[in-house]
Amino acid sequence: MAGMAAAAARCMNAACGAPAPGVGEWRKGWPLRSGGFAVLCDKCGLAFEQLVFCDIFHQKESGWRDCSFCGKRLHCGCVASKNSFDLLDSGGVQCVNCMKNPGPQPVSCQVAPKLFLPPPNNQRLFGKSDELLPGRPLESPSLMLDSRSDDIAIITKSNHPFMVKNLEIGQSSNILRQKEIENGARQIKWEQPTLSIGDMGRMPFLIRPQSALESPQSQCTRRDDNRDPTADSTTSESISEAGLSMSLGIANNGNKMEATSTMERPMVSPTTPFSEGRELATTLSPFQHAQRARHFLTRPPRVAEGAAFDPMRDGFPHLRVARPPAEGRGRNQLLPRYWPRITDQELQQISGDSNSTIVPLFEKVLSASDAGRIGRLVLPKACAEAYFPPISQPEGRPLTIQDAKGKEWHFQFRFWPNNNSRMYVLEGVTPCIQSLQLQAGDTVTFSRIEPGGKLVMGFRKATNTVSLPDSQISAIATGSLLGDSFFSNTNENLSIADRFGGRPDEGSFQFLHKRSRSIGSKSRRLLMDNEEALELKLSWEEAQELLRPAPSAKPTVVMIEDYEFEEYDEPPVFAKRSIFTSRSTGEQDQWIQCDDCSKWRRLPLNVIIASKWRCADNTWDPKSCSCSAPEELAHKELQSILQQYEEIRRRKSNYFLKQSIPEMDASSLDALATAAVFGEVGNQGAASVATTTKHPRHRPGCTCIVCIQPPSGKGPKHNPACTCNVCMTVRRRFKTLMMRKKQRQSEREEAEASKRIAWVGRDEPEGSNLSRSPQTVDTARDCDVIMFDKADANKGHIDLNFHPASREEEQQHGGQPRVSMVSLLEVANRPLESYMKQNGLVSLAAEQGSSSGTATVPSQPAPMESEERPSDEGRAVAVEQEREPVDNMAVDEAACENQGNAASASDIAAT
DNA sequence: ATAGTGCATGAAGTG
DNA sequence: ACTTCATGCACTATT
Repeated sequence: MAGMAAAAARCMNAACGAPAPGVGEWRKGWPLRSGGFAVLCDKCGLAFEQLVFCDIFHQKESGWRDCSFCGKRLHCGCVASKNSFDLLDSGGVQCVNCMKNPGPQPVSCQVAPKLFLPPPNNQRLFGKSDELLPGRPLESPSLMLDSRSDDIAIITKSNHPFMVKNLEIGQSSNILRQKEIENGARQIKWEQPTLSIGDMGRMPFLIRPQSALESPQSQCTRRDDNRDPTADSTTSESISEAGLSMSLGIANNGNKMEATSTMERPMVSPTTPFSEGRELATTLSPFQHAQRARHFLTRPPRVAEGAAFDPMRDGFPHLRVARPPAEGRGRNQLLPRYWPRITDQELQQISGDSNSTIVPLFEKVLSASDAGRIGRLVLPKACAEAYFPPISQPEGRPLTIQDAKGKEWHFQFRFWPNNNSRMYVLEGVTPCIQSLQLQAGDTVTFSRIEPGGKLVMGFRKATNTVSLPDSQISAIATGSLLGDSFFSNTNENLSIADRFGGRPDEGSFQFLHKRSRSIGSKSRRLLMDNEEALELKLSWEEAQELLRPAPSAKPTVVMIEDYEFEEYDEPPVFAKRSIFTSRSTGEQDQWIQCDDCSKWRRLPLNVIIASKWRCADNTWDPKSCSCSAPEELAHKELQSILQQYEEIRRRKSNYFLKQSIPEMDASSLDALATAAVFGEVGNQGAASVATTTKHPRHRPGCTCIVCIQPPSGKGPKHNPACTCNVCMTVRRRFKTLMMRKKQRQSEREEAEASKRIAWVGRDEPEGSNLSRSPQTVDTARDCDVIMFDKADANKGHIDLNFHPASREEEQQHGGQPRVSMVSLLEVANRPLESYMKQNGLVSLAAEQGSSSGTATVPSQPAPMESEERPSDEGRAVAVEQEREPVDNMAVDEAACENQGNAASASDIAAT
């Protein structure tokens, strides 16, 4: 793409010829399978617009196009409108209405507005129209480019790709033959057999039924200079030949092509794919034809066995071309996705200096399971059967494959019966995968050394991938090219292939594309590329700034250690950065900056701006809804606010740094990211101890009981200072629970008080041998019920409200509970109180002190932290180990821990 | 508990 | 409707 831009210094539209814009603009685009061009939006950087060549130069700014059918004005500038039009193969656009209701002719379709003739054998040529018009000899092409391994473009001496336009109906040619090009230049020959209508489906170019090009009358001419021009009119050419998409070609190594140098380079040898294409056209099975049509694959050159194509010789040493499979059993059945895309330099690397020939066999993009630790690489059935030794037993046979460095790897090549078929796997690949540091998405290539038939494997690291909408992925995967800057390879551990010019291979994209629909969230994370990872290097603090509660979300306020926390059930939304200010009156304002004029505008407090915002979007303040409107804030005020804002940010940042782990290495960050993905963000301050991931929801370094205990259950117990997510959750939940309990108790107490009033004067039967006041009895009865219910309800669980003193009291009183409301309240309060004390918290304790001031029963001394754990460790361990899952056990754990281990293990177990 | 193994399942692709 | 293949899962072996 970038190369194309460099090569084409001027607009490819001959009528235009305008100088090309900066290369940078070109680098962010790619040709579309349906023709035209997709370019990243300069403004938003996210969207893309679909343009044809000339548009890049002339219509990009306006972004407005006319539907070729109805003339409707269409805005083609942004992703928002990308579904409202379609790009025609013939150039021009088509509105959505016309797509739905195809009419016979475009508005001005007596001639195809821009017609790009297909080069023979599916290679695409671009050139000035007049170069292909009758009477004009072809100019010597200066460069042939592989476009996504599929498309070939030719740049002429004048740097104009071939482009034919305004060919009148009736002009036709069924043979387009490469002719000798004079003046010492090489000659291109091509010849294309007349295609029947039925062949249309096999053409690699997307042909839209609505296209004028496909109208029966629409016939186009390709001029063969060697032919009698009259012949053109006598031979009817398949309309499919005329129905072409245009596409940019590019050297797929991703490097910029140097127009000056490439111009001088001999372009195409007589044995280039052009001539070979014929051969392929006849040798390819219908299956492959279909495949090619479907994938817009042009016939790749053959190497080794079909060594006619020599990229080195032809000036394309780095060309990564999907090579058709070498001879093998059933090779015709190989899907193009498995066609090796090995460059000649890679081949040379593999073969070394020897005279041996490398026969590329196939390649496979590693799936997650291939690259996983199972150590099984699923082999495409057809490939396995075609190129690997035949096996009749599921056990298969050992297979030794040499890598590019000459190291031999021993695998087990076997199969599993599967649905009356076989599933071939290469077992024992883990050492190899690990040694080569391959991951899902990387590509492994298999080749054969001739003579000898030794198997060799190479690999290609996946270059950076971009998470794009499906459509874009598709566009890239099927016929597009991206500049190297777009796909900069940051992986330093490049494979041979990448060292010679990495470019996202089709397989990688297919991997992404194919799985993107079905993979779950876990697998989706695999798609996260380095670029995204970089974006994730936004500090938490920064991210927090951008996160806002969902507008409809209503928070639940939870008090944690004197801080009010709002808990939301709904996920937050990303908002544009804004500044909140507070007036002396207490009123708060939100300020947001216009993306156009950078002026700060006041917004209502509750407004959340998701992305871009301009003054014109200011519907809340008509006076400030234009960029021309003055800023409400004086410059000084604004400066002051911004300074304060920065200061706050700095402070927060410092605080964050102090609070965070001193050295948070990459793995920790990764773990943190993982935690974030799974909603476990928070508490980044945990000290990194042993890196354990025993519990799936814990991050490495977690010191919670689950993570630090060996499987045997022996080992350290909870660290009271543990700040892991579980422990923090436990504490928070415990606190919330206790607060609620306290509240409930208060309510009950009130209710009891009113009951007592009603019962005044009533004789209370002495139903027990306990000496107590009637009130106490009634209360106790009530409490008995409560306690009983709880015990009943908590059978098999640890009773959070259990207090050993109460039980002792019970036992001292002959098994009869003797609990007053006040003591119950005290019981309810004590664990929280002791917890607070243990954790150096005072506020809630103080609050409780005042609220429980009516307590008549003296508090039991809080059990000491140092109090010994139960002697029966085995039972304790059993209890500990029963605390799964973590979320369910959280409260129990808290109860256990925060009651200060007062309850013995037997008590817990009994409970 | 963890690792390894073999089969089953289902999504995606294909005819 | 069929095939392919990525992956889940149950079962077994090993630590």
